[in-house]
Amino acid sequence: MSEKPKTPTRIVIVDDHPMVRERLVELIDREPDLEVCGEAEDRHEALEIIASTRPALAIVDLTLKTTLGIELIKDLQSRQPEVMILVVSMQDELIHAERCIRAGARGYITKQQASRHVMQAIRQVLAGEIYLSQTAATQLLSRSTRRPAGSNSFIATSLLADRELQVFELTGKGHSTRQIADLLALDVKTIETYRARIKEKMGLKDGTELLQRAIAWVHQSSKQDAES
Amino acid sequence: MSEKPKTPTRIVIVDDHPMVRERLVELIDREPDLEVCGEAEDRHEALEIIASTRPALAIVDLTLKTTLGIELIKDLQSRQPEVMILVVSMQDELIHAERCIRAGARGYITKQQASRHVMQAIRQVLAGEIYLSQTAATQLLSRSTRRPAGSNSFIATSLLADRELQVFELTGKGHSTRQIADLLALDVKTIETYRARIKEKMGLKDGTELLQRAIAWVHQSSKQDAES
DNA sequence: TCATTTGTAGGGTTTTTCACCACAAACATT
DNA sequence: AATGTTTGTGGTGAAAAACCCTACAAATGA
Repeated sequence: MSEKPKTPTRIVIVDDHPMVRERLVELIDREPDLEVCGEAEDRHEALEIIASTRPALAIVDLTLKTTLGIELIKDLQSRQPEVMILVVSMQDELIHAERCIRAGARGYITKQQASRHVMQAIRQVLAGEIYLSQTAATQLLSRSTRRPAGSNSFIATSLLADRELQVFELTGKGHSTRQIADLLALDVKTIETYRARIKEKMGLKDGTELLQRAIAWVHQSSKQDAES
Repeated sequence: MSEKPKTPTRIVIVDDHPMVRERLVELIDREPDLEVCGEAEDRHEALEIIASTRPALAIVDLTLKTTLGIELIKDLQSRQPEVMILVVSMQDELIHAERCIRAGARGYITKQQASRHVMQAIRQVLAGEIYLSQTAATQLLSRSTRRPAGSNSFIATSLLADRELQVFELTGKGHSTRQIADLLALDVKTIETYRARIKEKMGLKDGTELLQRAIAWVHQSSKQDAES
């Protein structure tokens, strides 16, 4: 009821798939109170256009060609914290969703989801809430309930003891338990204990999750570190 | 000249990203002589709808979540060779392009490309030609000319059979043998065979080396930069 | 046509993983 | 100081996974 604001809410889209961008533009522009005020294909363009147009919301593809998206989120967060961020991702929710939210994104949705969910996500984020896709949400919850209420796991690598961290890192580089034992001159059994403790601390269900997390961690910490 | 056919050319779209599907539908349906006669999200749906609607062309996403697309291409080729196939892929992996064409696809285009290229690809394939995206084409050519230098080092993955490559890739993402088996709906034993063959072909000593190579491969092919 | 590759899987043996257990030194907390 | 928790180090034994070999039909290649 009553009149809506004369100026529509402005949104920037960052995605390197033209078809997805076009579709998003269409969906958004047909809402009378929303407006796409810019598009970008990569981090550079994105930062530029977001700086100049100062949108309320940026919809960001997680898997941009050049930069790993998460960095863009962090960048944006530090430069223009008032711009809300909705992440759109290809797949692989479990690991990335958590990170994105931690990095400051207000929502996380996958491209598998239908357009109506996209609009719902946009609305929800604009309303100041956090939007998570069903699967991602349940996974996040089931994990964080295992852990004491403290800062939920995420880069729980800070919770790891020195040796545990070493094992974690080597695991992420693809070393087997035995190799790690040899490298550190310890018994295989000891490494197994560390693995168990890592899983415990990080709330990982099995060795596979450990491996995936470790790979992802090595992956991202190799391309950028030294950042509070 | 002369009248165009009364019945438009029918096209089926197979992609698990609703937004991409929607955009494709829009692009196609606004051509008077083309028509989308069905959509599918996975292999099963795809086979069903293609069998029942018998389209002239199927536009297939390479990276469906479960079956890695190539399977679908082969299936389609053997069941309904008259249906032409245009592959739409996320990243332009030269290896995948080659495989798709080998498997019977008539065209290969990436989602990075603009809508006009998509339409061009559709037209070209319907006209009986092969369409390759610029990058894929040049890469394919340049690679095949300079290949005989037999440096096993860089992409030994070209030695791998389709299924082997799938397993390799999933392994590099940290999935266990069992998970891969489930994902591809195959027996664990089969995956084990593939692992053995990969090791054989790539000269890897044990599973650990396999894992490390696979991680490295996924790692670098995800941030793929033209090295030449 | 004949050999090889590819996709698929079973048997049986060797390793690894996992779920608990143990225990002392280091820390932390009261 | 006394007590509780983490950390570093290992052990047992059952369950799971990896490995090595074999098989075999269909597709491919020569």
